[in-house]
Amino acid sequence: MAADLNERGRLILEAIIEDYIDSAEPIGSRSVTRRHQMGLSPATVRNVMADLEEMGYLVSPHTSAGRIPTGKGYRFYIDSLLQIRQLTLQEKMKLEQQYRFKGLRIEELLQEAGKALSAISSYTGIVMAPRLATTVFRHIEFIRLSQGKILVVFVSQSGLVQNKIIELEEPIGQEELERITNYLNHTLTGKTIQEIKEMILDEMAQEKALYNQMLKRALMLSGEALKDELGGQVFIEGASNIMEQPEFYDLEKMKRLFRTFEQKSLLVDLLDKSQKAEGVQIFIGSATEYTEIEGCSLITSTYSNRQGTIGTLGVIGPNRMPYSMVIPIVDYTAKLVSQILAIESD
Amino acid sequence: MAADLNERGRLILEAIIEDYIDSAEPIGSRSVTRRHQMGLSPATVRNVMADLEEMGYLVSPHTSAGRIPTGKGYRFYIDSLLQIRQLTLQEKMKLEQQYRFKGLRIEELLQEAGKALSAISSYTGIVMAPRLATTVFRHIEFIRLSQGKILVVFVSQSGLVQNKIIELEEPIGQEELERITNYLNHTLTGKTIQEIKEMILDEMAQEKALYNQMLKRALMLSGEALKDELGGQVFIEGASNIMEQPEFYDLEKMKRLFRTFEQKSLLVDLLDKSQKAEGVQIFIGSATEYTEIEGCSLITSTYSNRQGTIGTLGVIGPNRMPYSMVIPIVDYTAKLVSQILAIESD
DNA sequence: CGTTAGCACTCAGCGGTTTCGAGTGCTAAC
DNA sequence: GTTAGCACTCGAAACCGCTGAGTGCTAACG
Repeated sequence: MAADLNERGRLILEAIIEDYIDSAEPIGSRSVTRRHQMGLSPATVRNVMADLEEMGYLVSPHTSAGRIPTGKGYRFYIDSLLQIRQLTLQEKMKLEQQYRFKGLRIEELLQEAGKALSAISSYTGIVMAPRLATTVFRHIEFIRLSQGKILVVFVSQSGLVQNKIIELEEPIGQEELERITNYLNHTLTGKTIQEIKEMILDEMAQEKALYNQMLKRALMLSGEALKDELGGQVFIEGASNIMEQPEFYDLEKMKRLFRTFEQKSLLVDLLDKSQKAEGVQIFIGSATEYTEIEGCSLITSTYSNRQGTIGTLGVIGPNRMPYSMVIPIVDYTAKLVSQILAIESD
Repeated sequence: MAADLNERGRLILEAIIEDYIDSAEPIGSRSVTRRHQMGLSPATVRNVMADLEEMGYLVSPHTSAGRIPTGKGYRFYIDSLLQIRQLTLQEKMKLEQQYRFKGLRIEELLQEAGKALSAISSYTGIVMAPRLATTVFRHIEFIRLSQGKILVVFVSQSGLVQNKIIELEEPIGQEELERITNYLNHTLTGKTIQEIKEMILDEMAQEKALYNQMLKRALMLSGEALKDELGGQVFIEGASNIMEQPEFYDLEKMKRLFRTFEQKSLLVDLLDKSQKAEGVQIFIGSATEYTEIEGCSLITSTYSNRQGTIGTLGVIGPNRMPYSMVIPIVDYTAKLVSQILAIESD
């Protein structure tokens, strides 16, 4: 793909995209030569631009306007042209300050991270909390709410608290519940949820469960408690920031975007995908791919604790984003969060 | 206030407000006579309208347009003119269906309520979760995260789970923590948080705490755990619904509103106020009062459990709302939620 | 042969003018 | 007290022509 683009073509494409990123207006051949003196006449640039359009990197909104980058254009820019800036010490400090409160719960920490992302990028911050399945067991508590209704509170090694209500067919006594609680807390500590699920299936299959009433109940309860995936909670912070962007003066686009924010399912999908890869990922919502967020890009990175990657965070904004700036912000935030999580789970 | 308004004036005011509610356009004298044949000529209506404007119930956006209601106009309409519709069986069922899932945690229940409100009113649903201080103690659990860092999980009678991290100066052993947990769970069950806070202060003042190390620690821990008010969590659902309303085609207004949604503090204030009163409350955001939500109204009602009022929920939409429709929706939703909470805390 | 100057053409956006119509207030007659 | 009539106001929409940024094409240039 890059082969059919010579040095000059790249230079001009880069110039156009960068100019467009900070003007939000279609870029014409003259303004390219004016702002970046590259010893070429507008006419020459024009020819190159026509080629770039042919190749799909640019489009013109109408005949007598300049050109703007396509999704493919941004993609190429990001993959091959972009020079990523280092954050200044000041910026780093600003990001760090956000977390200097003591005793943040993990949800609060993540929410703060979202706010920091949105405040510093001036786009929208987005953070996906760890899924239950990726966490390590620390503590479980069963609290009887009523006949046959039990509140389970589950705490992971990293301090993530999740709770859920389970319903029983046959009632269960207070003492038995306590015995089960103790049993589970002793047996399961330190195991991952994945391991525990497998263990439960194993034990269930074995004979001894048939004869040990308590064990049977314990397996049943813990199985029930861990059954439905609770995770994938998404925090979106600073959505209104995005309303400042000129591309969203179009009400229809904005409505669609906000609906997507509310629904969250598309975002969860994207964040899940990005979680599978290492490092900073960039999705570009074009008219063909991810139409719901057409015109938007999503820059994400993963954060982790001692056990490995547990979640994803990032920034969502218009395609026309200062990537060289936002990418390191996302990257650094992810690292900060990971670092804090590592310390906290001492 | 009503005294200076005769029967005819009221009739015309009502007609104008209702027409405006479903057209969103300034209402002129002719259209009043056309739609509501009341045996009056436009000229007469014009005179009355001039009077209504004088009295502050109406304004005209400019000389040659019709008139629209002011905040005062809506206020009077709601207080004196409005006929509240009964919900149809169908509507009631639709509202009820939303909660027929089993085993909802209280947060989920409230969130569902918000969604129901927004879906059925087609405005924005808003729900404030119970504050810690209004709940009744059921269970507390301390989990050591690290040296000097303890996760407290607190469960209220109604199944509300809140957790927070507290930091200790001097480390505390696992056994002592367990003893404290048992002690607190035995002593505090059934008391309101308010009572507990007072109790702690009392005991602290008394001498015996000085000599009983465990008791001292227990008081300190529980005091710390209940210290900062965690509550006032607000769920906002269907914010994007409001973008459909013609009054928010004005981008600036919309931005302001969404910022208010994000900040939440104003909403918490309003909801708190409304929680002090009984029944359905209506706030009208006019240019003078509550400027941040200028042009918006907030319809709220309170929900309760066995112990009494614990929270507030409602709908936020443009002033120009079909109140006769939305009020019973809010009312019924609040009742449904209270009912479910009463059943759940059996 | 790539580059550039020149030129005719396109078209969105802007500002000004006009027209239209809904609505008003006032006055005089019923 | 009510109504018909009338002159007036003013926003919205339609229309118009201009401007200027931008284009593609062609022919000349080094």
